[in-house]
Amino acid sequence: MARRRKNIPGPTVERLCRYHRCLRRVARRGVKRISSADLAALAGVSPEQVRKDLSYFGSFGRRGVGYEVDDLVAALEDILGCKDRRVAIIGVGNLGSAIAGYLADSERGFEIAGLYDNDPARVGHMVRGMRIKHVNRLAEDNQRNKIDIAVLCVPESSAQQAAEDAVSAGIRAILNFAPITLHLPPKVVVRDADVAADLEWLSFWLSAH
Amino acid sequence: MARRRKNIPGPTVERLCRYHRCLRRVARRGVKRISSADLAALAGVSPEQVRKDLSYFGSFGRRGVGYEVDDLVAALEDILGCKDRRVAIIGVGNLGSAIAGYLADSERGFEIAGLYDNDPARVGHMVRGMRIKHVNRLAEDNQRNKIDIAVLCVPESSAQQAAEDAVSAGIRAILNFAPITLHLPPKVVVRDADVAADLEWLSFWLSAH
DNA sequence: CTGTGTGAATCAATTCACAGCT
DNA sequence: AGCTGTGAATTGATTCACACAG
Repeated sequence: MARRRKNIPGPTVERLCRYHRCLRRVARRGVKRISSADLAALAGVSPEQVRKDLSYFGSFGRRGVGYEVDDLVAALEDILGCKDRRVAIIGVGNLGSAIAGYLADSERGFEIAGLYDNDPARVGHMVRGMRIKHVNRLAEDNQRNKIDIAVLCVPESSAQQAAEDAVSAGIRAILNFAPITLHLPPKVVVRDADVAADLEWLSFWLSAH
Repeated sequence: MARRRKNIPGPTVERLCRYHRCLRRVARRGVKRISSADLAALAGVSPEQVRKDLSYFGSFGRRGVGYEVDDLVAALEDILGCKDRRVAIIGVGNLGSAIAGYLADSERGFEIAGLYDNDPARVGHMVRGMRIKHVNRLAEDNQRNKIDIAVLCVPESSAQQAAEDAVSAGIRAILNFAPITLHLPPKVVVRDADVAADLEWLSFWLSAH
């Protein structure tokens, strides 16, 4: 099982995250087994799509029966590699604090590795039981206790600099909330989460009726 | 020009938002003209891709010359239909406040139509100069002064309910920050912005080296 | 007889290659 | 000569249809 990583379609990865979310939800409701058709309905895709997406990585169900929910959740966490990932928040304003709170509660396998800011007025303050540290501590902290992902919650004007700081601290994955396209070495993987872009996307489909 | 809306690839729409962002940025730096190659480099795609994406909607450049930055920004705003859209924030905790602030500053064509919450402890409080109103005012406010998009910043447990409230108030586009797949009539367009899903996506590409 | 897993067929998106303005 | 715009070719993703296991 869990064959792995060769020409996986991008859209497949997006959907795997969604299946994971839906499955965790039904698992909490006590559901033990699920068919591709039911999972597909929850996720808003076709049943063939669910089966094809999973088939890139192995076979996780039983023919004529369906999938064991707990097993499939575990399989997806293995595929996505999202178990016990350590996440640093860079920029602890409203947005950074919100995300810290969100992750602390979410039980989705992410641990907060630290909160960082470069504003001396913020450094030393406590947010959700953690002390905000200066960004220049990133490299040292990463060396001592691996940081997997940096979440950039800084203003546009300091985003490129903060991203470069994260990269030179040895961090290789960035979730970027700033409305800017980061230019970084190709070994670094970046995902953009620009709210205004999301609103533009919605505007387009609104206009298209 | 601006041919419009027939079988536009989904990924094209994503990229148009990105081009818009890059162009606004260079426009602020005073750049007047740009080639598809330069815009492509900024956006991190190929030049042919830029030209093909634009060609679905018309022709906006001059052969042998390039694009007038201001004209192309205007064309994209027309295509995306994102000018003067009115956005309501539903759920005004840390995240909702952060987004309100973000939009108020962003100059990207979005106006805050109102801040709504169903927690009586929050209703009446001021955030960035606006009074938080109760969610049951949505329908009335929408009727008086059109709300185009609702941004859902409520906890998972109330997200489906809040989305239904927005829809019955007549809102047809939702940006959903709650980690849940909303089930709504097909006329409503939903975009998910689940942070944990973004982190899972990054985890996957990290594992894939 | 139900529901998975998967090659084959179809449909969609990207890249190529070049014609056509400036 | 330089750069856009766009059909044609190619590559990628989804859907179909059916073999196979319980």
